[in-house]
Formats: sequence, C-alpha cells, structure tokens
Amino acid sequence: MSCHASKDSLHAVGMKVTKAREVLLRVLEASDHPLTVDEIYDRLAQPRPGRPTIYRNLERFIQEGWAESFVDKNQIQRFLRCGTTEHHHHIHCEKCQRTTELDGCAMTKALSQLERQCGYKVTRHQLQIYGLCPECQKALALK
Amino acid sequence: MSCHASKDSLHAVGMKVTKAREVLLRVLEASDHPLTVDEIYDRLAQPRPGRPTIYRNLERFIQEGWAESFVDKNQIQRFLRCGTTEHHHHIHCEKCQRTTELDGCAMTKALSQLERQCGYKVTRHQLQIYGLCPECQKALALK
DNA sequence: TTTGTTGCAAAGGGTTTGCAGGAGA
DNA sequence: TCTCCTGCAAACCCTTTGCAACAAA
Repeated sequence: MSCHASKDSLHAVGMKVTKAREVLLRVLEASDHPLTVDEIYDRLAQPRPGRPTIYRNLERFIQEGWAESFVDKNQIQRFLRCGTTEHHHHIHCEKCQRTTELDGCAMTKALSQLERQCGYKVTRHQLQIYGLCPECQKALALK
Repeated sequence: MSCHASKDSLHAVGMKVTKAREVLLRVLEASDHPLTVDEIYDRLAQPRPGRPTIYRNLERFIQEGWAESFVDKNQIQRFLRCGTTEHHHHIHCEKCQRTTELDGCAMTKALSQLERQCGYKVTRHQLQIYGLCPECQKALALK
C-alpha cells in the first residue's frame, strides 16, 4: 500500500489522515516480519508518536483488517501488516523471522471433515505456521 | 489422570510430590474449559498455594506436555490439561466455553501441500479452533 | 467550528523475581 | 541431610486510561 493508497484507505473508513497513522503504516509495511510495539517505536524517526498512540492505532488497523497481531513465545504482542482483508494465514521462518502471507486458507476441507467427526460447528480458527524459508533451507544445506 | 497417577507422573520426571502440584492438577482436570490463573486460584481450597507457585508449576506442567496455555481474546493466559502428550489440537465452544481435545492432527495433508506451494519447510504449527458444541447448537435451534 | 487524535503522566494488572523458611526424598 | 519447593512482598513491564491541547475536515 503506497502512501497515497494509505490516505485513501484511511478516508474510506472515516479515519483522519494523521502523521502518526501514515508513519505507522509505513513501518509495518517496510518490515518483512512481525514487530513488537517497542520495535515499531524504535523505527520511528523523531518526533515520533507516543506508545499510547501506537497502541490505539494498531488496534484500529486490526479492526479494519489491515493488520494482525499475535502473542509470540516470549508473551509479547507482535503486529504485522496484511496484504488482504480476506481470511488467510502466515508462515514464519524460525531462523530469519521472515513472515510470508499465504493465499487463502488451506484448512477448509480439513475443518469440514472435523465438524462431522466431533459434532461441533466450526465458526472460526487461528493458525500459526512455523518453518524454514527457502533461503534458510539452502543456507543450512550448504553447511 | 487419577491422584495416584499424578504422583507417578511427578515421580517419573523427577518432580517432588507436593500438595500444590496435586491440587493444581486436580483443578485443571476437573474443568471442562481452560482456566485463567485467577480462576484456578479461586477454585483452590484454603490454605492454597500462592500465585507464584501456580505460575511456576503450570510452566513445569507445560514443559512436560501435561498442559497447554494460550492467550484468549482478552489477552489473558488460559491453561488446560491435556489428555495426551502427543501432538493434537482443541476446539473451544464460543457459547459455553467447553473445550474438547481432538484426536491427532487434521492438518498433516494440508501442510505438506502447503510446503510444495510456498517452498517453506514446515516445522511446527499452532491451531485454535472455535465453534459451537453439539449441545449449544441444539439450544440455539430450539429458540 | 466541530470532531477526532495525540501527548503526557499515571494507573492498571497479569506475571516474574529474590530470598528466606519449609517440606519432600 | 540435601535438594527442591513454596510464600511473601516487591518489582517488572507491557498496556490502558484520563484529560487537556491540538490537528484534520
């Protein structure tokens, strides 16, 4: 999402176009892996928005489907920009931390089978996938 | 896991059999849904272990594969007893909160297909499934 | 001008730590 | 006896809140 596009998106949902929102979207955009609030804060040039502003806006972004958050293994919340507001998942490289957005959802079939097996009606699900990205696999193979 | 079995399990991994551990396992066992530390605390008869002891032991239980934790939508950590140390998932009822342990993993196929598509080598994954349990579906249908 | 946003400081609240006393093996 | 565990209190630290000043529309 370019700078211009971010303005349009903000307008489209009735959010005012502010400096804080533009730089926040840009920082999320520029990272290839999910960031903590501290990491976001450190990447913002001064004068930068305060932490409360960062939290408040990230929450808005998530509501709009522009970003997602999850809690990492150190119990810290991490935020990442989504390229689509459709339902999808991500895969995280455990070595270089890179995160790749996956097209669509690979679980549709498995879940409808599950419904028949356990009797529940599935309404939603969350999936975190971890692995090794192609580059890190190559790097390991060369050793 | 009966009281006796819990003693055996504790012994087997070199953990001392203490009152705190026995009652903690019993409380987790008795609940049909994941509990917060506060909920666990409230269910313990006095004299009860302090919160630090609860946290410390839950962590040990998770290390041993006897329990799992996840962060709920209010950002609070919840703990649940696992009936197996094998890889598996749970489904949570969004209405009555009941949690059911699922046998095995429904995603094996989907993940190996995913590997071919995105080039990552999948090493592990987490899956939270939410839905309506059979009873809650019936209750809703009657309205 | 009207409404939504930000900044600051402070509070909130779940979780962890340090250490001395106590219970298990 | 020796080691591990628990209790207590305090510290930690991420996150939220309140409110006045400010910027966008």
